[in-house]
Amino acid sequence: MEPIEQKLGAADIAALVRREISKGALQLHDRLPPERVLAETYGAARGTVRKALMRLEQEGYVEIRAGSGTYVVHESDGTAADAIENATPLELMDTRFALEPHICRLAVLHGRHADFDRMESLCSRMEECEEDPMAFSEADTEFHRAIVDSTRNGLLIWIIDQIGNVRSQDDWTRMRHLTLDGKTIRTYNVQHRQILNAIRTREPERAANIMKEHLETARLSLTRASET
Amino acid sequence: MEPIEQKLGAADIAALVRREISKGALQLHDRLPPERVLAETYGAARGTVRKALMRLEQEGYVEIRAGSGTYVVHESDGTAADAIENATPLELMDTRFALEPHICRLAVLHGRHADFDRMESLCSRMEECEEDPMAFSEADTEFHRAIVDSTRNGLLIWIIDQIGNVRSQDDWTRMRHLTLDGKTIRTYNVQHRQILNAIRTREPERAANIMKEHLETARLSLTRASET
DNA sequence: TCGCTTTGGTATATTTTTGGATCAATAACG
DNA sequence: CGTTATTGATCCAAAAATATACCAAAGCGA
Repeated sequence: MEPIEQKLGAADIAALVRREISKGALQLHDRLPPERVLAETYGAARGTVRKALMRLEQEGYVEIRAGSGTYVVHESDGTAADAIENATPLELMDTRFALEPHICRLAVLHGRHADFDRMESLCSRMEECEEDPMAFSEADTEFHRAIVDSTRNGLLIWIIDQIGNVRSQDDWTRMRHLTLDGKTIRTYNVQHRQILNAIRTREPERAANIMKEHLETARLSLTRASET
Repeated sequence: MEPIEQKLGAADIAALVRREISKGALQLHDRLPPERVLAETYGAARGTVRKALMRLEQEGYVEIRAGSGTYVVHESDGTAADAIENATPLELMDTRFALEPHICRLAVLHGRHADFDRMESLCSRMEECEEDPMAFSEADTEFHRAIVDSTRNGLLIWIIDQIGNVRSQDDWTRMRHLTLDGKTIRTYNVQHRQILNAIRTREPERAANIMKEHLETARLSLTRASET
């Protein structure tokens, strides 16, 4: 990255501050340190900092108010929406591939009967939807959410929730429905049942492995669809 | 770490309180401390606190009632900050446990030489920090970020980044440093080297397994610390 | 009900902080 | 060499923060 940092120019400082904002370290409405302080922390003269800030103001990142300070005027793109909506289908897939198998293990550890019953009823609903990709897709999202809910892990729930929200909208769905014929749905349903059973019988590794298999199936039909 | 802010202005105080509300520390219908108390706790004059509160009232966060007090009028939203900052250390740990082993596999697939060189230099930096938990912790966070960066998966990068940001602040760090003696750090460093080697030699499963082991070690010292 | 306390509301004079602007000296680069 | 960027210094005016005092509404207990 920056093994050697000698002199920071206006452009460098602008980049650093911009990054702080994007990262979320400086959030909306936050006031930046005074120019004189920034100058010292970055080891530059005040005039240089000033140029950097004026540039950021033109870019719409900050607002400079005389006598008051410099304020962040930019929804940090550290917001979930941004990171997730810009993700490609394959990136989403890889993320689910990372998360969901382990979520199955945690579901085995923390899940309760009520959770399993909810999954059960969702399985049934999905099995009634073999000819209705739209309804199936909805129930499918909810099934995966039910699994993560049973982990009682707020952070994981939130992440899966966000991913699910994206999955449910835009042209994504269009591509998805292309791959959802009756046969594929039946395959999914079998896998869902297997996952539920493995969780119910408290077999963490088996549940995780079937989930991997399930996601692998989904990934395959995804790549197959994108080749079309 | 971050730009130090000594003097708190009205905007700063507003931001702090706003964050307390978003985080859930101040819940709906809670009454804030009296202006005079807030003034003292934030080390500011009452007039300053007052401006901050009036601003928050305009933004719809609080309601000021003369003679009575200032009350929260705002449901904490489901933003990222919310989900992550409220996460317990163990929830964070489980999430990392889900993500990072698979991230190692992806790093094997997508990583390039430059990525590995960066990890290498971070390993060296960590090995120089065996007596400085603070510096080690920083480099450690950056090492894990370097791994996820090498996957080129924007979504995963974002998630790990967010988790890392939380890890780096508040009382979390305090607890963490309790467990970071020289011996623990040396153990981590060995594991880091092994992970890097496995990624370099393109052995996805080995990398993932060592990462699991690494996280298991971290989880153990975490639970050991929380029992104290 | 009465009266005291607590709480916010207002006003004002003063000091401090902050950005705005300018200029001569210096450094880096083609 | 000239161009450009950076520096460090100085002064200015707007904005904010402080300190103080007093007022009014709400709460609470006797």
